[in-house]
Amino acid sequence: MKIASWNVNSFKMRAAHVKQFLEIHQVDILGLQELKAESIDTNAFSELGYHINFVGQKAYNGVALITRTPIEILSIKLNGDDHDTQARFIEAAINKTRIINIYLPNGNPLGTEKFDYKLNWMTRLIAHARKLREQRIPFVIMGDFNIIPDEGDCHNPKAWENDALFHISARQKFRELINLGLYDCFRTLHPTDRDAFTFWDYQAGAWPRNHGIRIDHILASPLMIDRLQECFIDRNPRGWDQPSDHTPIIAHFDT
DNA sequence: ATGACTCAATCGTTGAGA
Repeated sequence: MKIASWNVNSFKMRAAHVKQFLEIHQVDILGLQELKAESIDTNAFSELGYHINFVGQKAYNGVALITRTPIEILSIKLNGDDHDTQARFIEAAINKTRIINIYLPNGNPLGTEKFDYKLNWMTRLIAHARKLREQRIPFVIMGDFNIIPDEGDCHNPKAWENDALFHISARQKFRELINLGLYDCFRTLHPTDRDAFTFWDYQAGAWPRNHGIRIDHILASPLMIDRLQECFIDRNPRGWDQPSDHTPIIAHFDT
């Protein structure tokens, strides 16, 4: 089973890139983030044999699961706050595995309700993951986590010190999630790789200078990490014409 | 330099992203 995650920064603007990506990699499941649309064309990739499930929102957020086979969507919202209307979560069951695709809040600037929302959202995600762990359900959480886990996951750690993506309290929350017994697929297979990024700012020549950050992740429960064959970041789409500022991460699991 | 790009909503400009 091949899984990929990609923040496309507008589905409409990037539909052709997504199609190209599906043709190249033939993944079984592709999680998209930042659709930036209330609704999208669910037949966009039907010629390639893919189905689309999504949760949308006008102008902001939005996540989708694109799959070769029809899947059962279990939830389109993260438990723990009935007043939260932001489209950032979609969960599906495939065989006996749970697939979760998230767009975790950015949280900038620090010291605002936006950062509180991020931390609270992470607390809710941890609670949900804990429940799945207790139930011994194998699962994968992929998506744009908006978290730089460690110093080696950005070009210049100093520059990110006071940013919501690298702030110590957000990174603590991320470790709390990992410490439930989850594994960062990329780091598990590439423990010492540096300059392995998934996002480069559009500005200031960040891409040609490789001034990026690693914020898109695929986390696996123990039963899933045992099946992990490979995990890599495909840098190519970031170099395509009019690209997203993120590039996809791909994980390949046995069976 | 609270900049630089890009996108959505909307047609000049603002908010958000990270």
